Amino acid sequence: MTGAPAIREKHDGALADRTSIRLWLRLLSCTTVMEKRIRRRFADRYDATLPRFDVLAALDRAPDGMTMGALSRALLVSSGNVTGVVQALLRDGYVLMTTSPTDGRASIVRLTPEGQDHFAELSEAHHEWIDAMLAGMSRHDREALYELLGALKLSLAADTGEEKP
Amino acid sequence: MTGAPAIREKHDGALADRTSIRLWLRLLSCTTVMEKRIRRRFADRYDATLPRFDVLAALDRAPDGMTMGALSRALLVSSGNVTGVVQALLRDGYVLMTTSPTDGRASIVRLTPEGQDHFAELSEAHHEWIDAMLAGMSRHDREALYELLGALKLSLAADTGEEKP
DNA sequence: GCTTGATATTTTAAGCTTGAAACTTTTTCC
DNA sequence: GGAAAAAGTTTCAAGCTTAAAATATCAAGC
Repeated sequence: MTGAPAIREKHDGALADRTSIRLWLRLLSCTTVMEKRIRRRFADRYDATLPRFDVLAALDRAPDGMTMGALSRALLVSSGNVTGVVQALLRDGYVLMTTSPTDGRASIVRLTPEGQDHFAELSEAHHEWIDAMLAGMSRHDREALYELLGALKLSLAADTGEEKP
Repeated sequence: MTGAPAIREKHDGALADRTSIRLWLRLLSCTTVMEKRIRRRFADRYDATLPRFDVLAALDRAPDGMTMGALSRALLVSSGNVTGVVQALLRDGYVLMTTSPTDGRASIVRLTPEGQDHFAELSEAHHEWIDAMLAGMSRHDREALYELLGALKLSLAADTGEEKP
């Protein structure tokens, strides 16, 4: 599979162009700006954090609750991490935690009604912020960007990090 | 400037489409995957971290050194944060810190020769990793993605976070 | 039934990140 | 020259993140 082989210099293995690095830096910059902005607004206006929002969002999609392990896999974070975030949500009364009736090792986490309300509020604000941040792009450009990010996703999936054979 | 005004529902101000949210989630996903991969490889193969690499990169561009404040502004992180990262680099012998001769409040941080060598090694690996991760995209697509991210950058700059007037 | 290994979770140590408070030095303004 | 304000930096508390070690439970095989 050789869609577009990287063009290399004759010397020392450095790529001839800086396209990739510039692209990565711009991608990182855009994401960082958006993420910091969302984080800041959550903190300032709702006394909330992005990781807690992520957990609430995952639980909102699972009315019957999720195990800690399922949460960890869904959010792509370590299980130890989930433990801390869920404990904070427990203190705030936004989630309930029960031991699974079928597996004594597993805990099942569930939104409380307060958690549902809280998430609904956060979610609406979050949606509006994203819309506003992207409002300066035409729908055509947004869709084109979405598609190209799909191509990037594929490229990332193809890169295994192995040394060249 | 009205490239393509957002299409809104008649009711409750919610946008009619989910283009923006889907785009944001995909953007975040791609960046997170790349960032975690780089972070992991730095840790596994070089006993380094991404924040330290960022500081080294900024200092590498400033042969005469930078103040802590300049570093903080260049990297878009808090000054307290820079303090911690620079202290770690000091312990490793990669940077030197001196009080500014013209301003007793300011510290000037500079790479040591070891720091320069270390950064050169990290930088080359970093470059190769990025190239490999993006190698699955055609040059045309990479450039198109770069341009669209430029449009996103502009859109972000236009969003002030103010309430609608 | 009991041992062995696998699985689910928590704990711990180390590091990054921020915002606010504290400290030092410089600048400004009488 | 001296007081007050401003600026550069560090310290501190709180929270997120990970990997690795420790706990507890389940499952398989004998």
